[in-house]
Amino acid sequence: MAEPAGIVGNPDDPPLVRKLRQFVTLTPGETAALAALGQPLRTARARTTLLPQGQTSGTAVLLHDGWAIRHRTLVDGRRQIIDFVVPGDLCDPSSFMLPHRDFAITAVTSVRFALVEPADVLALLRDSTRLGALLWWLEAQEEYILRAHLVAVGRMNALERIAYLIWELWSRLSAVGLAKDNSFILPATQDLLADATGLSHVHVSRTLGQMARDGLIQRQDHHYRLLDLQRLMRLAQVDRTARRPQLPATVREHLSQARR
Amino acid sequence: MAEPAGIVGNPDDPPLVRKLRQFVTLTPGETAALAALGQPLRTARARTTLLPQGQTSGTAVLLHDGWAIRHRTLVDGRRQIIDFVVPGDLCDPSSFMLPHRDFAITAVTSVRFALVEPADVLALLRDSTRLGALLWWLEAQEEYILRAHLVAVGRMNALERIAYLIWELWSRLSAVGLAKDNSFILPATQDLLADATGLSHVHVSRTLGQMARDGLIQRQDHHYRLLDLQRLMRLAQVDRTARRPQLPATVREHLSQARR
DNA sequence: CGGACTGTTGATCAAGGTCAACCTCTGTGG
DNA sequence: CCACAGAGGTTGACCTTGATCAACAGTCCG
Repeated sequence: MAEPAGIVGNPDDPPLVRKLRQFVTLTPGETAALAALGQPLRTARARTTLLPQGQTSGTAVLLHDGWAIRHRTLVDGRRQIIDFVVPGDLCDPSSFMLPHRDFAITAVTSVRFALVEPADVLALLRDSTRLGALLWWLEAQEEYILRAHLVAVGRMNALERIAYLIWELWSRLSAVGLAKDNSFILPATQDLLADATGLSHVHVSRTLGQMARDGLIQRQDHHYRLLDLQRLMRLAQVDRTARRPQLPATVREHLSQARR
Repeated sequence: MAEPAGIVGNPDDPPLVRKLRQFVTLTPGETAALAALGQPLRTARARTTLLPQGQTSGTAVLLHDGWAIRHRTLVDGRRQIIDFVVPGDLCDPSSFMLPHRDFAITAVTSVRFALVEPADVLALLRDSTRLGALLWWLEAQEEYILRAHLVAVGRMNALERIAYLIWELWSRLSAVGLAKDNSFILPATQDLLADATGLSHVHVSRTLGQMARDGLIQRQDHHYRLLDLQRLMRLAQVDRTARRPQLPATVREHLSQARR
């Protein structure tokens, strides 16, 4: 089967299943349980808020299609984007572990998604420690991205932050087969990039222009192409500690021993 | 028993057990399993690196006593503190879910701690979905703190960031009984506060001075007292979505049904 | 006594924010 | 078919926040 690197399995499977299958063989029961999480499928238009901030309920969102953001808005309107949500992201499995949601989830493009209730995930945990470990692993990846984001926003300048953001998104999309040939579609306004990086939209515009003039990237509309991946990664200080997700051997062993 | 609010149980129990007992009743078996995680107890002097950055192993740290930081250092020496680690923190249970550690753990004071091996935690997960859910909940809290930290660093000014940091630390220490009467000991140099907030140590000094002059806080050496908690929380934009940790009812129910 | 470490304060500087003008593109209603 | 409005983006002018550099003071410790 000729598939994009790392992508295995039936394209009719929901993106979460396809994502996990890259790393582990799922039993039919597990596949069914995961697929059931994604029902019923809902749709929303761009800019719709899927889940508001400050709500007490613990519903999570499983994104099938499109882009969304997790963000927090301060009382005076300043906004920080926590991260971007792309297809296959369960966003976030642990949210119902806390009494209040401290952020909102908003669609960037039109999206297809499912609402996941706490009981569904808790039942999954109770019935399969294997799936529990996998969900935990997804959670660990999310936290990993969050840490890198914090480092970028806290200690990097505008050029480095934007280089990092572009690399991160390219890298995440590559991992699910949504980036071809060093280029990808980033359906976010510069306003959104600003809120993600902690900059102003004006400065994002200037910096992107600079990057294009320097031959780092090329862009038209929302299509970005990475012209010099090495330099981009050096700018973003991406090293061997920041790579495509990978299931550690110890966890792989554990999964093969666990009851299914 | 007259105990500080929220603190229950035998002071001889390891701090992780005491922390969890605030929220759930542990069986003797669970207590023993958790206590076993904390063995053997090691000690390290201030400024010692407990676990370096970039290592491939997945060992985690369970802190019993003292303060530590999780931080990432860039190639040119710029450093971002991810968060502070206080007694009872399992830091972090998910680290062995990723192939490389992207941050270092360094003692701030002299510390007592245990190294936790992946196999130990994975065995815990396999044997008790209850403990698995609790560990996941701790993880969710960690991520919650991380998100708030990102918002502060990305979208708040120096005064607000430092107000937030002080509130966060006070609030976490209160939750484990280490802050009495609106005051606490913060054994961090201003250099560390700078690396946590993404500021320079000079500006941290100025801002802390300002806060003291404004009657927000009082400090001598590393002893901080919050003089106007309301104003501090307003500055830090701490609202009902940012409160003392709490186990949601759905999770509590789940735990009571799960096999022990 | 001298040096290292921490914190404070002043002087100067620069990265990036703010404000504003303007341009293009797209959709809309007369 | 055109006028207009609104969103997104770019660029210039100016300003503010906080960084940098430097001097100095207090404390601890060999």
